[in-house]
Amino acid sequence: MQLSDVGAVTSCDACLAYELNLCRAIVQVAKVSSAAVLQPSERTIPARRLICRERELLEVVPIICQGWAASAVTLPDGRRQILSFLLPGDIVSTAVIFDPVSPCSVESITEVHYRTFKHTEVKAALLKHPGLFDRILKVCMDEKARADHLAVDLGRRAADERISRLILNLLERLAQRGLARDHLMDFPLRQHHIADATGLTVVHVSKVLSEFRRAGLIEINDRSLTISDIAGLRRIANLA
Amino acid sequence: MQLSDVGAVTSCDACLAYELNLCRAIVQVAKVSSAAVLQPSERTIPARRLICRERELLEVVPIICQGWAASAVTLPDGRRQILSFLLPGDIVSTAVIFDPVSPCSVESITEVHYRTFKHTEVKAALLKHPGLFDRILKVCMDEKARADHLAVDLGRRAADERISRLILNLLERLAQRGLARDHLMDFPLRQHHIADATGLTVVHVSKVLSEFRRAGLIEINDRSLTISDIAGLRRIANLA
DNA sequence: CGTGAGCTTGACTTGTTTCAACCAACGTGG
DNA sequence: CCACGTTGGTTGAAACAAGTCAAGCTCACG
Repeated sequence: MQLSDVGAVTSCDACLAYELNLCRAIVQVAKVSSAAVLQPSERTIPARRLICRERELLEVVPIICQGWAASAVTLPDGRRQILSFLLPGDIVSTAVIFDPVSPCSVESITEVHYRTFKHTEVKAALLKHPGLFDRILKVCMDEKARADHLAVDLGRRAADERISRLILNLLERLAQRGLARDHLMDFPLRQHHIADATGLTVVHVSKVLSEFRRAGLIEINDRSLTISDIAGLRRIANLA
Repeated sequence: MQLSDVGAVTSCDACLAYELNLCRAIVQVAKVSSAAVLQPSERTIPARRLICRERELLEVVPIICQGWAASAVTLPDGRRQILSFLLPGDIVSTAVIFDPVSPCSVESITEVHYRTFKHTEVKAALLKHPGLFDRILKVCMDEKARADHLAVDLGRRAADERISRLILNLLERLAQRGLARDHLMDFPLRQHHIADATGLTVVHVSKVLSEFRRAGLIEINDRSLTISDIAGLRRIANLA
């Protein structure tokens, strides 16, 4: 195997930076496999485009390398629920590796740079390296735990609690990837994203955010967000 | 391996009846392993008792054989969200196999008969029979899909929609296990269970259920529920 | 320069919660 | 056997959080 092949795969810096992620595991497979087994293809997509549609048949597993995306479910009458924001290093859904029909749509928020791996190839590679099953299971269970937390938030928390938790959660995930420092982070979300993620309306999100700003908790300028009073925000979020 | 060992494991009829379930997979392991590898222990617990506490360290994986249970998260101020109702054949959470700290509490609703498998033993058995990894992954991804649906329901659906979907969902799961016929099912849930599962208050649940009854959609007597107008209920549920 | 996407704000409506009272069924102990 | 507390369910009135509707603003973009 040539070094260039490893290079092609590992150039995904943000992916690699996030240790826990499956991406790293797949990169490892690529290292030990023959290059022919796992050929990622790279793609770039502008903001506000569909990466995949609900119920679409994917013969490919997408992994985000740069930019933000959202996975969401849309009901027939137009109501939408965002299930997760995908940050660099995130696999769109581990489920896609084993079931080619996508359970939800995925949409870019910023310009997104992502790679796709044919899932037949990923599966084959995993069979050759069964130690990776553990890792996928771990990622899958993390996804489950996150989904459960979302359910608790949506079922039992008030609007200000939900929004503050979303912000703090994003900060934490970005920090894990080395993409946020102190209390400053990129924040490309439109208010309608926040609304769809928290089960609220855009209007109400606007009101709550204004309230936060007025209370000196956060500042939002130019698509980035600063938390000015993290203790206050955590208090509102009821964080353990 | 003696037949009696198989007998001991497979006596869990309800488990076995539910094909998709991990329980069956584990039973298969038990069949091919030496009996010493996988010794289930059986327990019975009365209604309204804790099977396990949140954050508790479990050295054991519980699987429901008879009766209903609920897994839930409780916030410090007392708010509760039920994440799933556990029916016969359900494993409490696949996550417990790999991470001994329970992510949520589990509480019996009726009297519950369950088995516990030491998770070190389950893990060892799985390593011997790697074909089962696929199965666990499948169960784990099912759990994820169910959690996502819950999030959509809680985030974007109104009270009557949530409650009707819960009822129809339970009917379907019971039917898969051969525990419901026509539109009649056991229904041991108290209204506070429904409230905690749908993110509503007990009072509101009572009002919605009364409305359903008045509209001739359902009847509840003596801890069992009949759906009198399934088309009407599905219409309210906005089922695809 | 017009158009559309995104945000803000205010007035009003609605779904759900809160509070409270009350009833029925049930088990328990005197 | 009755008195009693507990658990579960119902109903109505009032309060409140969030939704809806609508107008107006900024800004980026073709």
